[in-house]
Amino acid sequence: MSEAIASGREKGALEAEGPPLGELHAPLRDLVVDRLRADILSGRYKSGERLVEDRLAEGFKVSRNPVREAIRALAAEGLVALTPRRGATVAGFSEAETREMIEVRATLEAMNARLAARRRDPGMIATLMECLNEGQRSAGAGDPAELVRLNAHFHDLLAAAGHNRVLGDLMRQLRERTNLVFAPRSANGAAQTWEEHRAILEAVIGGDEELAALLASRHVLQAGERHLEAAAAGGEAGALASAVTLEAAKTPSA
Amino acid sequence: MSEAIASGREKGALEAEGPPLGELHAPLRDLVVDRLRADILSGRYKSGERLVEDRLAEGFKVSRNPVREAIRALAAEGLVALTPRRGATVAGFSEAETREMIEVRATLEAMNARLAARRRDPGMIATLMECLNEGQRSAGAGDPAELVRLNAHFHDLLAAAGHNRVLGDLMRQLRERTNLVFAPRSANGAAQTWEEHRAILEAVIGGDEELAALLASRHVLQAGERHLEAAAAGGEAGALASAVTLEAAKTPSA
DNA sequence: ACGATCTATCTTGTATACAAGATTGCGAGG
DNA sequence: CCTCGCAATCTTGTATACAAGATAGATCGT
Repeated sequence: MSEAIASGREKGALEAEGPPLGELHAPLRDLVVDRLRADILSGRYKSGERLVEDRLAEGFKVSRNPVREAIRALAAEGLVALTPRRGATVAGFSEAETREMIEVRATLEAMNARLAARRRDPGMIATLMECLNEGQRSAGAGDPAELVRLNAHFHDLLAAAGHNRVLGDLMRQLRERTNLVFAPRSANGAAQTWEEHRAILEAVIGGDEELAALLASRHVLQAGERHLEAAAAGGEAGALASAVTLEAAKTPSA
Repeated sequence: MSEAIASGREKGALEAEGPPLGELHAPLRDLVVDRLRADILSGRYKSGERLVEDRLAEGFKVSRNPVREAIRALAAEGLVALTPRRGATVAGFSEAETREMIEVRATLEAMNARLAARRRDPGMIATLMECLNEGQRSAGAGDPAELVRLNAHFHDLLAAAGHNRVLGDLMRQLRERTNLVFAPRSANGAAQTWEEHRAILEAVIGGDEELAALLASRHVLQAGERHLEAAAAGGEAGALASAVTLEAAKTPSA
């Protein structure tokens, strides 16, 4: 994905660092995607609410085309549901679907924690420590939005520490979807959440793959339980089926 | 997602079965998506080849718009790579990325096999047996395309047996991406592949979650090894890092 | 002959237009 | 009073148009 730079020249000192410059000049569609996603995740649009292309286009002062493409992109991420000739709505998930997402997420987070523990990238770990401290500080008396942001950041960093982009992308998608479901009561048990983050990070630092995987998996499953119980206030909140994923085959990494 | 039907009426016998009828009348975009995906997966377009909207539109005898949206959809699936103002190309993956995909896929297939073994859905198992027999028959002397189709079918059925849609979707995506990478030598070791399928299915039927997960994981990793070795003919094909995922925490299912 | 610049062409990104499908509300008939 | 049918309106799906960015080739200078 990045061989274009090393083409004909032999100088080398001319190469610009940083990301491919062209990607900074974002198309309208991408701006719309970001705004829409933020609006959806922040709860500005409720689950099930219709997303009419014309209205949004007018709101953003662009034509329908970028909006249309943005909606399709968000549908691919799972945040928007499309119905053939009926248009788009903000995605809503049944309790069963939510459980499915959480189970998969738990498995993937476990795998990632295992990889992170295996690599023990020092730089990443340092950054993670910073994030952890900030998070635990905010856990006591922070505003919900900031907590959500820090939580996302921690998980993104942990994903980076796992050094598997494919895995990281999948985890982010699933995290956003579950966050969408749990948005209403998002500040649920922040203190415990960050205590679990700390434990996971310690296991990663210690290189204990098994423990890191176990803790990461539990972290997701327990948070899911908390939210599902809160959601179905008087209802039945059965245990999540854990198809998780400990005591790995110890095939060594590259 | 389906409460519109149970609205005012009390009859009940009027309800039509089967999928929402409207979904059968597919928009042009979806037709284009299917054709394009098939063309890409069949190797008709090679990795890295440019996908110019105008040409495709002319080829399909539609306007650029449906084509454009189809390309974006396939990009979301990971089969097409987009570069901001440069257009779309058929996705190509580095060896590292390929390994990442395979590792994740192995983990997910293991999880799914575990779930399938836990449920032991009799209907699904019957259908899987049929597919297995057909596959083993074709393994000896079938054409490559048919083998690919049967392989996809088996994995789809196994996914259905796991009863986790989210998981199934992710697995299908990853399978298609890896198939894209391995398309050139797709008929690699068909006999062994179907032998492994048989073993997995037996473990599922026996309700042996651990074994099913182990076999499914190995199935993916070994197939990956075979293909990677074949690809880097004289090169270094290191072992895939298995972040997999056996000996699960036995949290019971719903 | 080599290299740089400029131009012609190709492609994407965005906007606008139009047709067909879906929704809603109203009015006629029972 | 309720139901059915029709029509007006709203939305999506598709096509076309145009502007700006990217690419490649030709021209000119040395």
